[in-house]
Amino acid sequence: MDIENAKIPQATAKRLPLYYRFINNLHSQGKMRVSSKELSEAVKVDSATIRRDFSYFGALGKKGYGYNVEYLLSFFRKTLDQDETTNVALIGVGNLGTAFLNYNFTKNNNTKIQIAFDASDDRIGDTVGGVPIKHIDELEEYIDGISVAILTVPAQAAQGIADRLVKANISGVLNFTPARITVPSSVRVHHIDLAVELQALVYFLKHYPLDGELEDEL
Amino acid sequence: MDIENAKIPQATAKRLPLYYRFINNLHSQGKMRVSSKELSEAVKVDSATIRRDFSYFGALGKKGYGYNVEYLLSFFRKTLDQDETTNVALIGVGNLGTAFLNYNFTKNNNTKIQIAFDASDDRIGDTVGGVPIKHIDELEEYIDGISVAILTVPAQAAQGIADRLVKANISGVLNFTPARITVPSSVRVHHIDLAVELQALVYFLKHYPLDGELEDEL
DNA sequence: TTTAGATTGTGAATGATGTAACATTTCCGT
DNA sequence: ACGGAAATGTTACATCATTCACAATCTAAA
Repeated sequence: MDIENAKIPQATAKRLPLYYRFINNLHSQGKMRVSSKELSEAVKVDSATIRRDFSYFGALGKKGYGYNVEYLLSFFRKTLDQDETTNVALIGVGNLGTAFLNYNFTKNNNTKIQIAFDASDDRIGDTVGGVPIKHIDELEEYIDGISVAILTVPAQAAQGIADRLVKANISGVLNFTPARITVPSSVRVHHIDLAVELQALVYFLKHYPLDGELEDEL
Repeated sequence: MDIENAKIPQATAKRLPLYYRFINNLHSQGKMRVSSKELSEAVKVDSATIRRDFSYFGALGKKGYGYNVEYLLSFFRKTLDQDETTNVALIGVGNLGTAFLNYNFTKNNNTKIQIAFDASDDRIGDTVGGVPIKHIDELEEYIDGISVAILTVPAQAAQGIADRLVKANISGVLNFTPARITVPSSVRVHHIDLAVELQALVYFLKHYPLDGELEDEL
């Protein structure tokens, strides 16, 4: 919330978690220093872009030397609020939901899936990836202290559940359903539409020159 | 490949599948006409942006009237090469891979997952969502006629499999692993990194004003 | 047929992002 | 201690994308 961070471009903010993970890798490999050029090859982002991104946070590197891995790491840890974890709920324990629960989010991350909900009676009471599953009817009872929801339910259910999440004071939603949900402007929604991603890739392949293009961020 | 399509901005191209799906919805609801304003509310994209996007394809609408749903639909069907399906392979039938296989991609889409591969012996020979599963060792035998691969394998395996896919003449890869794979510039790669998406959402929540912002595309 | 109302398509303004290029500074071997 | 090599931080530019605002045009109803 400080003034400095308020000015960081969204495109940069989206790359921060990526940088963080690779810096973390370097650190566990015992590497002491890294240049923007090396980092560029690893994360597939132009080195000038990396330097620009880092510069929003001040002078993190040293000219002629590069960046100190340890320092970068501790800086990113602090900046990405690594220590203060955000509590997440997952709604819809289907295939996609299960994938998320099994994904090891606690490692190197500032987020933790605390609880999951599902409509099918079979799964209630189980834990998947260490996360307990409750019935969706009990959403309001258990959602206290949760600020972000991952929505992996069938498309028809999306808006209804979104409404309940809003009432329960959620701050952000990661929406994996094809439905575009409507929420108050105080709630942030990111849409990730798997079918659209695949179709867009196919469209690019058919209509854009294949050669000399760098691969894209999503 | 025609000259007209070559000039369409990438940002627009990414929205086309989204438009297509919603126009399809309208059509099955029996709606005859639609304005950019209505469409805007449904897909959460500014109405001027929608009009601009459509205008790259010529004058699809009529002033004072809006767009004819039937006409729009047939136009998008043609433009997105709805009739000529792209064959897709899925590598890695874990939770995330299974989610993809069960997702109904044949409905309203120009893509079809023809075959899946996995390293675990248990699943070989099964079909999931109508898609047969082969062993990853047999990749090269079965990949003929496949132009796109969905990569849902563990991160360590990603680069090795990418190399094999490139040798097998793949055109595009949808990479769901955290690894950033290296491929020749003739191959298009889109990265979708679930952990990064979640972290980025959390970062935005903590550092950007909550109110008055429109929700984001991913 | 005329008119009021609606909505497109687009020129122009604005904003956001990416990248080339280089002066500046630091490192490090001799 | 010095000079060359290296790599940052940033200025300037180029590109891409979004949005405003409105003339042009159409519909539909009286």
